Amino acid sequence: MAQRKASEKASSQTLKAVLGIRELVFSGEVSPGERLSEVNLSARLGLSRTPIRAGLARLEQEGILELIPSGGYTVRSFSEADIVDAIELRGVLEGTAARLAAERGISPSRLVSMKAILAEIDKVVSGPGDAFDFPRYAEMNAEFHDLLKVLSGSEIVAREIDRVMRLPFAGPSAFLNAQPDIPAFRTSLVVGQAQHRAIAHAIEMREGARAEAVAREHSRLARQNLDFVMDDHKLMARVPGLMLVSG
Amino acid sequence: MAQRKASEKASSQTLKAVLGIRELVFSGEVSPGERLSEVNLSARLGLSRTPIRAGLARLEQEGILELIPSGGYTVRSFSEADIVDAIELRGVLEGTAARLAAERGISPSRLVSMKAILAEIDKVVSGPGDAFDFPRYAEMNAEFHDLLKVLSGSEIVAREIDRVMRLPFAGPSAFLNAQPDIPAFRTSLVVGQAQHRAIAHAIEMREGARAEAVAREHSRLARQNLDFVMDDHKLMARVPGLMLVSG
DNA sequence: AAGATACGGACTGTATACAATTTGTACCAC
DNA sequence: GTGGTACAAATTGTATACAGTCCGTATCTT
Repeated sequence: MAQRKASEKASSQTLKAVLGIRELVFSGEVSPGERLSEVNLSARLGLSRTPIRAGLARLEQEGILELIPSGGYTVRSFSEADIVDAIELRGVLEGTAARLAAERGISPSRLVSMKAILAEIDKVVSGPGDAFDFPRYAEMNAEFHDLLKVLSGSEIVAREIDRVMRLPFAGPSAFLNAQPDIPAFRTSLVVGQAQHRAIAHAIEMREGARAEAVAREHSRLARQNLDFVMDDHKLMARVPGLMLVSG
Repeated sequence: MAQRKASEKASSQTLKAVLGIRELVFSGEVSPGERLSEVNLSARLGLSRTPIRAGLARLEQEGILELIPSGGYTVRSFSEADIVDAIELRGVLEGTAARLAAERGISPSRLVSMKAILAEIDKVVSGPGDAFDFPRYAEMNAEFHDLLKVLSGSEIVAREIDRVMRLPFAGPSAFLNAQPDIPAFRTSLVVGQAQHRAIAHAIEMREGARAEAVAREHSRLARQNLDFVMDDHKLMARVPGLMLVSG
């Protein structure tokens, strides 16, 4: 997967630090509120303090760490309200991307790309019910949302979308792995794909308001899934980063 | 002015580096596209390389620097389209803040604060025309927008608003110092204040859609001012950070 | 003369040493 | 027993030294 963001440092050690600390945080090996000692991380990740420090500073900017006034960092703890807000924000920003794409128009080749992605998702969604290819769906879904971001035509908007999506529980595919065998969830994928098509059609027809409204509503599927998952602690563990949620 | 953001490092040297480099960039002492050498900055700001490095990394995250694949940073050059998008984005985010405030409700004490600020702005706007207190207007205008951000009730939304506002030309008071003696500009302040009141009223009445729409439209004043200023190079120089605009 | 290659300088990335501040603990006074 | 103070350990902030990489230049070869 072309997961690596362009803004990631190419530098090997610093990159290892960022990835390593992220992993420690999202896997739950370090708890929310816990203080992260540089020497400790240094030992655990096999790096010197310098790249660790760079990584910490960066992850603080990303919003998953909090800096202590007296120095050092702690793991930020997210409330359920924070996740709701992050999803809401993603909806707003993707809505803006869709509206801008519609208002300013997109190139024919990109329209073709978009339709190709939609066709691929259709194949997965309308396939045989018992052999549902979840990874494939997640992949194509991510690609649709990636393309939508690009279609905005705005570097600045795209960058903010990237930022919000870096919070793992805010992404469009955050809850995909949580509930593969629940019928209601399967249905929501069909609804989601219908919304994808509506967004695409609105962009093609230059209907900015519709594109924005549908894209925003589309994000509510994630919130719906969130509500569902939060009722079942066993499901929560399957959503990456959802263990950061506390008070 | 309570300008210092909470997320600013308290550390003295690193803070000096961030502020110093920002100043170099926005004052135009270093040109867009120019490579920033760590040793050079080190000498110019009288700091060692370590805090310089931390500052550079941070300013890259903020979006005013770009990192070179082979290493090092350059000053990012913004197009006029970028500024338009940044203003648009601020409108979208402040619109969201206003809508959330309306939908979720705000405390009576904050409602009082908001009305107090509006009254202060009224005093300035409806004062004697020849002795217009621009700094005071800028101060209270900033306070209104700051409060709006807080009223969203969402840490996550507030943080993103802060981010966008850190681009100096995207802020609500960016163009205030550019054109103090132009009649049309004076008028726009009256219109802006009317929009402030409409936003406040919509929030009080729990009219989310109206609050969002007006707040979004409110940002268009900045775009209007941008168009005006861009026609006059002498005015451009008076807007902080607007010299970063090139291709 | 033109191109390629090797060398040199400059710069960034990383590690480590040092200094200053903070935090935890133990002991003492009341 | 409680509060405070002083000391010690640990941790962060900063500086500097070292290593590796990239870029430009000059020389050599064809």
